[in-house]
Parts: sequence; structure tokens; C-alpha cells
Amino acid sequence: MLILGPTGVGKTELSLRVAEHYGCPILNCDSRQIYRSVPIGTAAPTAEEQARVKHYFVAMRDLEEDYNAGQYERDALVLLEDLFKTHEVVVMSGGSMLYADAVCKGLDDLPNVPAEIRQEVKAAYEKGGLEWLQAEVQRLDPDYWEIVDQQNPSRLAHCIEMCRMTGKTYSSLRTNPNKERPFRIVKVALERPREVLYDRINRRVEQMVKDGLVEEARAVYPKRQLNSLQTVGYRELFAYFDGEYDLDRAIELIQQNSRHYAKRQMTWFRHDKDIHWLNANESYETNIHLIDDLLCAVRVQED
RNA sequence: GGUGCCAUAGCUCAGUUGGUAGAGCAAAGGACUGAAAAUCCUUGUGUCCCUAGUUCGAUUCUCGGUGGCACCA
Repeated sequence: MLILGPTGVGKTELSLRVAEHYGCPILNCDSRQIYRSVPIGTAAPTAEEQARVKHYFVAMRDLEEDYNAGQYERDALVLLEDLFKTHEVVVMSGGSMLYADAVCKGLDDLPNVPAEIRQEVKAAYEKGGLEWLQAEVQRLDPDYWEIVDQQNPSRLAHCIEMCRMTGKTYSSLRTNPNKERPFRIVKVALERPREVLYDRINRRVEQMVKDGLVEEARAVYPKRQLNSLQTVGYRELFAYFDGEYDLDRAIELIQQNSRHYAKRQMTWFRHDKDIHWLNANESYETNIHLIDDLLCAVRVQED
């Protein structure tokens, strides 16, 4: 049972109630809540919430540890195999769409990029700029060049990393696997009118600040260059610590960037035809009832 | 009360020697295979404050009004 929705829509409480209803645990599907030390800014499930339902993939990695969607796919599948021995239904909940798709459809089996190669490509990019990345991809993998977002440094850099590591073209490694899974997936997503969602996001950011977000960010400030901290709520405060602007401006930017993030999530959801939409304004009882119906339909299909 | 300056996109402003206008930001739309809360792409019609005048034609010039700011009383 996959529960999706943009940031701030209200996934957490519905997921808890659904998990309680089925007596099952929750697999968190959030690329930032996986890390320790940043619970306030990532709106991670609280101790009380985790006491209600067993959670996985919350605060399980240090900020220094690189984590990624491919690793999440592997970790989640191992865990799910185990959980399905004792549970008919498991809830997965979150807003990281690449992570969700990695579990539902699977990514190609690519190696993790070693730090040296990442560093090497990064250094060459800093020296040669976007032009170097573009020329290098055209040279190493002309097929990928045809389809890639040619202005996007991370896409280009990743292609170069893969080519250098494997000695093959990145495009030849991309098979769009659409893997079979040994379980059925039901996807629901919560929705709210745009203005209501944005208002909730704005207020949630203010609440985070009251709850100590600034202090939390200050504590991890020395590690600001880590990928795990390239995150809304932290980058803006780091810039404030640097004196680039005042705290009020930083808060405004956190709200704005959270809204942008929600918008990008919704763009992704819109194209996923497997999603069943739930109105976040409905009562939990109503939505759980709808979810129950969806699961029953899947059981009927199986028989 | 007097004098001066200003009034153009949601915001900050540019500009039109008179031929109905454009930047930044915001906003919206989109892409997405191991950095994904990341990264990248696309999109600018708005009574140019209102009334009257001059003019073939006024957002632009003139008179008056309204609002804002500054200085003087």
C-alpha cells in the first residue's frame, strides 16, 4: 500500500492510521528522513509516531553516508521479502518519487559511483565548465547525448561517471527494466487545492522554526557540503549563517523552495496513471474505507 | 496649507525623441534511471493612476484631479 502526496499534504497521520488499521509497519519513502540529525527540517516521524507504528528507513544513516535510489531499491526489497512473511499488507509512505518508482518498477542494476571517480569528474567540470561535460558526453556516448537534457550538469556528469567506471556507454546500460515484483502494489496519493497546500507548507515552516530548526541547522552547518544536506530548510539557513541575508529572508526562501518542491512532486504524480487520488479533506475513516476497497479489488484479481 | 518628485506586469523598476511596452524576481507549465527535498528546460496583454485637451494617433506632451514620498510652513 503506497501512500504518496506532496510535502505538507498530510501523509504522516493517514499512513499511521492505515498501518494501525492493518497492523503493519511503515516503510518510509523519503530521501532525507533516512538521515539522522535532521528530524525537524525533514519533518521526520516523531518518537510518539514511531511508538504507534514500527517505521523503517527513518534516521538509519549518518549524514556522511552516501545513499541513493538504487540502494533504497535493494534495501527495500530485502526488507519487504521479510515483512511479507508475516504481513499481508505493508504500508510505504513518502514523497520521494524516484525512490518510490525504484521500488515499484526497478532501476537498472548500476554500480555505485566510487568517491574518486565522482571527484575526478567534478574537478574536470569545475575546470572546463558545462562545455566540457557536453563535449565529453558527445564523445563517450553519442546516443545518450541525443536524448539527454543537454543543459543539465548532473545528468551529463552521471553519464560520464558510468562510462568511465564500466567501460561501456551509459545508454547501453539503460534498459528501462520495469521489473516484476513478487507483490501487488496499490498506489494512492493525497491531494488538496493548491492554495490550501501552500498555506499549510508556509505554516509548517514557521512551526519548524519554533521547534528549533535554526539550532538544528547550526549543529550540522560544519557539514554543509554533504549531499545529505543539499536540502530545503538547511541550505537557506546556511546562507543566512554566512550573512547572505537575514533570518526572515531565509524563512521566506524555505517556504518558497518547499512550495517549488511540492509543485515538482505534483508534476510527477500527474503522469502516474496507477495513482488513485484521495481527498485529504475527507475524514480518515472515509479514506481508509476507500483504501480497503482498493485492496479488496486487488485480492479479487488475484483469485 | 505651499513647493518638488513619483504613479508602467503579483513585486522592484526600465522604456517609448508621440505609432499601445520589457528586464529581474515572484508565479505557472514541463523533464526526470544511483546527488532526486537534487538538477535542468519553457512561459511576459498589462485599463502604462483617472478626467479633459492638443494630435491622424497620447502610456509618452499640456491642464485639472487622485494617491504616495520628500522638503518647507
